Amino acid sequence: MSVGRRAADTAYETVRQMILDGSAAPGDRLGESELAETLGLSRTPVREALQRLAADGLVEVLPHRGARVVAWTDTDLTEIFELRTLLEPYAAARAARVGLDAAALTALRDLCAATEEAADRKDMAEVARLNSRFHAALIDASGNSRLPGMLTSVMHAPLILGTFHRYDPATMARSMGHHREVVDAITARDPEWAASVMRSHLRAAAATLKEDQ
Amino acid sequence: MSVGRRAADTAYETVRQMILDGSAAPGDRLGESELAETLGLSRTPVREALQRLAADGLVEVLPHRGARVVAWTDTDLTEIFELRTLLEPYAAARAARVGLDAAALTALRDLCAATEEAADRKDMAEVARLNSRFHAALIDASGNSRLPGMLTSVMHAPLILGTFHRYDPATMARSMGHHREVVDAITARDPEWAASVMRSHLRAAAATLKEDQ
DNA sequence: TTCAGCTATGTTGCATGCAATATAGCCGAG
DNA sequence: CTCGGCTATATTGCATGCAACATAGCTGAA
Repeated sequence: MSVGRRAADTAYETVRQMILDGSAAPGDRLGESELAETLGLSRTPVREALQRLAADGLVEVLPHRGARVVAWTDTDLTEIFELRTLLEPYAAARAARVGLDAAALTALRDLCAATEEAADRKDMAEVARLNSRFHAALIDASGNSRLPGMLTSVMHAPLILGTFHRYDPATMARSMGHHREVVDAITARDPEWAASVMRSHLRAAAATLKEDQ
Repeated sequence: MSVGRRAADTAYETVRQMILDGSAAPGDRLGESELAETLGLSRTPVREALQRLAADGLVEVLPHRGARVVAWTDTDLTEIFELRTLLEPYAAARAARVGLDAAALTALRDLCAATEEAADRKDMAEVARLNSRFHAALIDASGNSRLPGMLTSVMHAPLILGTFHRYDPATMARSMGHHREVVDAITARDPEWAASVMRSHLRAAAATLKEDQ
């Protein structure tokens, strides 16, 4: 993602971060004038940013009623995890089949290590961020240039809901183990293994989400 | 899709149709001022429409350089059909598992009949349109409300490239047969069957596209 | 002749002002 | 006391004007 030089890009990034880190909670209104004043811009670029966020599925705009941060229901959650269970194993398999260079594999392992370290520090916000980066990296590694765009709309869920806060240590450890195992499967160039682990990983996450809600 | 009452919606629909029916060819520039004058609007709603079309993957906007109709490469085609092969069988299976009411099944069969009739008349543009409507109806029937949005970006391909013009009668007949068979599988409430036929359908289409290009 | 640099032009990007619309609160009838 | 309708207000939607940027064409030197 290129850093936004245009005003609309900075508005997009800023509001996006506000939603992802929780300063704009689900259901909150996002007034154009209010945001414009806060950001020191006019309403035009803010409006464009809100449109793009709506396309990403982060906000919803109602005609003549403005934009709101989307509030996820549990059916949304189910739908999202079903689609991820479909697409991410495919991405992992593709990555394993095509193969990754040493630098990419090292980057993935570094992400694993950083996530584990953040988990030790109980910094769950950081865990969520790094987890998303890991999955995004894998999706990029699939080689299908359309996949990242397709999944943006469903990749925000764990960031917005503080999913990882509810993970007990054992579940968390298993999740990290899955990440490590996916990287090993890709290193071994075994698509079936990679897809299988990723499927388990997402099913486990969905189950954890379901049980405490 | 609700009919657009706002100016931005009419601009969106109009330009979208221009792209889908070929009056705006891949690679063509889409100037804001020019479109605004043509549509009798100002640049603001046109600009919003172009943003939305870019989110749909129908146009690409380059900073300070305006919007162009996307030109698909053959790798794009491969990527698109891989994703469709992943998602549409899932949609068909879901529809079969959940089950459709009589009205929905009749609507699907009517679409099949209309497509066959258009094929007899050699009206390939109409075939393309009806084919898209069939697939869209199936995706809607999956019950996953996020699937339609996810697939919009990849569902335009057969419309933009005049895919069906190249189909010989036998291939065309097989394609229609697949459609009929999917509906039968859903009627029989057999998810595996439905998914399998849909997979065959898309693989066959991809093969046909590949061979004459 | 060729190419670097500059300028002219057309386009997008942004700001602002006005019109249109939805909502909240109030008023009055039942 | 409750509910239907109206009005006031705040917000979005759209139009227009100006500024910023990218590109094409020209000029001039090597």
